[in-house]
Amino acid sequence: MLNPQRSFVRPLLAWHEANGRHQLPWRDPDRSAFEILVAEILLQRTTAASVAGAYLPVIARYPSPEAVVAAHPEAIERRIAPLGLAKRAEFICRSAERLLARHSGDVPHRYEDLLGLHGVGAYTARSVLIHAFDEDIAAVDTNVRRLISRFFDVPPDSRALARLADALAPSQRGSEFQHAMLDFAADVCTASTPKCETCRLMEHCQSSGHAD
DNA sequence: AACCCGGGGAA
DNA sequence: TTCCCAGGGTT
Repeated sequence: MLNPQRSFVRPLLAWHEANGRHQLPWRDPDRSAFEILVAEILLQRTTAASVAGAYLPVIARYPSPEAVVAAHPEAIERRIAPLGLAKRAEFICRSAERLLARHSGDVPHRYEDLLGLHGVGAYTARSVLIHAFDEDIAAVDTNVRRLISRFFDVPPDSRALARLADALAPSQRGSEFQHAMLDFAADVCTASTPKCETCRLMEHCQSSGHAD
């Protein structure tokens, strides 16, 4: 097969530049690491469109671990109630407490430290490293899993898929690449009835019937 | 490894 | 009504 940078990464980034969801509030480059962490927790199993409606009021009220700890947990739960999975309010509270107790109130840069936060698993930890700390790695969620599994014809749950995703992340553009995969999978390479007819990656997609 | 959480939008 | 969503915790 052709060089994945040429057949996959570059076309994907080009698509994203024109069609990406650049206006999503947690993608604002001025967001703090804590604000990004909160966004990633709220985005777990929850559509971006849904989170977009609740995010700004939440971080306006709770922009820091100090603000979260000072708040009533029920108040946070009320604000995120429309998103479902209400336990995430408690996750945010416990994570804020741990940031203050063990990390001077800062979001840690170490993967293992991030995993120590309640409600933060492999995906969320990687997302924080990518979007807050500019690491050129990938975070495999349901979208990325589906996209890479289809394009490269690799088993969805394989360990190889995660390593392949990391290897694809372009230097200095990890965050942009991650967003590109998420947006493309949400808009074109969808779970049901993907838009293969107009897909800009079709030429080399291993599931398209057009691939080499 | 299986199971649970959950509201909301789209098909 | 069913399917799906920037997963993770618990058992």
